[in-house]
Amino acid sequence: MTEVTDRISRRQVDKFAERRAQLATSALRTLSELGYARTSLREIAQNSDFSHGVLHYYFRDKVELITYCVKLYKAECVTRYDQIVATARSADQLRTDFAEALAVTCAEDGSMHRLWYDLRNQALFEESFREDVLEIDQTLELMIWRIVSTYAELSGSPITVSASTAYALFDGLFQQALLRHLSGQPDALQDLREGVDRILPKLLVP
Amino acid sequence: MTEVTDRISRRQVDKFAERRAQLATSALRTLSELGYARTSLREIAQNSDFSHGVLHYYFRDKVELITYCVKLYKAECVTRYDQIVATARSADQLRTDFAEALAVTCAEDGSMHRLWYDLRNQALFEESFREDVLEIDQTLELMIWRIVSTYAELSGSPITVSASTAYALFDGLFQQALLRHLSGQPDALQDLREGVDRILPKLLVP
DNA sequence: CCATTTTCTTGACAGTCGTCAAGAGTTTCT
DNA sequence: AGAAACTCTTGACGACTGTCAAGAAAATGG
Repeated sequence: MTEVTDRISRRQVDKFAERRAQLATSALRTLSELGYARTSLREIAQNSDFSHGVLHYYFRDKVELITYCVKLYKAECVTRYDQIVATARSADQLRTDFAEALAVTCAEDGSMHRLWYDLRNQALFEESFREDVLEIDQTLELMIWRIVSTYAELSGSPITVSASTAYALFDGLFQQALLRHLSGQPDALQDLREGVDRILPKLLVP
Repeated sequence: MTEVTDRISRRQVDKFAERRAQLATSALRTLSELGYARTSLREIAQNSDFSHGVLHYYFRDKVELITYCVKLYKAECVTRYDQIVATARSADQLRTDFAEALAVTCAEDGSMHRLWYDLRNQALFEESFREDVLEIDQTLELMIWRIVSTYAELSGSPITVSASTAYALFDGLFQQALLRHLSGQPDALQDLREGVDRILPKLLVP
């Protein structure tokens, strides 16, 4: 009996979690389109298959929805660049693949990443976002660190900067490229590739 | 006669411009406190000596006010770091002064700079902000470039990265430090100093 | 098949927003 | 001093926001 009710309640929980994820996906699409400042719950609902009232059935309030969205976005981001680490055979190849992956991400997932920067900026003002934002930032920093340390191994040379510094550098390059790319500057992506190509070797001892 | 009316009208224009600047200063204070998303015209007026209606006497609409604020902010930013360039005697001193200046800016003008990042992010979504944001970005890039090229001269070694790359790197370092500093991380500023100290020499040929 | 629970819609609420017009208050000019 | 121009306040408008409650619709239970 208990196992049956457990299975049922778990199924209900799963369904509940499933719909939460579905609604959060709609929310993410809307957010990446309009940005945090101009996204309303009604707009999110309109871009989903449901009415605006249902959002308060699955999320306590707007903050919980946005927070859940940020975490969902994180899950997508985490493992994206690990394939490059896994398949790299030489330092040069890793460097080129990494630069290319950043450029492709900038071009294809640009609107998703501008949302990430938007939310990270909100954390500078709203304390309630900070914990999740810092957690995602940490995850991204580790991802960059895996790239850099693998590059160092393949090069046979030790790293001279900290993980947070390395992350800050590539993040700065990417953010600038994103702004210029979205502004229609045609050489933004190429500049990003060249910047990464130039900087990565400088993080090791010569 | 014409010179009189000219003087009068110019005086009126000056008064007009003066009040615009005064209101924009109030607006900047409010914006840096609340961020773009949560700043309303009534809130701005409440933090000034006037009522909310006067904002539409001096600014056509909210976009014009914000745009004017961004430009006003730029004027404050431009010449801030040029003193470091002027007074630097050695490469090492310039490097230390620059790192220290960034740390002090992060600590003292943090809320102003989070506003800058907030507005730069809005430009990723609202096209109407892009022109001004890119112009300010260009100014900041040139400021960084003056630092780096002076450092290169004092070191007697050529630079190996472009101006935009150099700007992106230090901007990334600063932005990360700002987030961590506002989050109460005590070593954020020291990490910023060390990061700048480490990176600046790497932008030259060894 | 009916009762119960879960899910979703609808409509309303109190509040805030940007904007504007009407008219006071103030300064300036003749 | 009176007329004219400029400056600022007040109050209102329509639209939009997050939130919630009442109840319809659907799924699930015995």
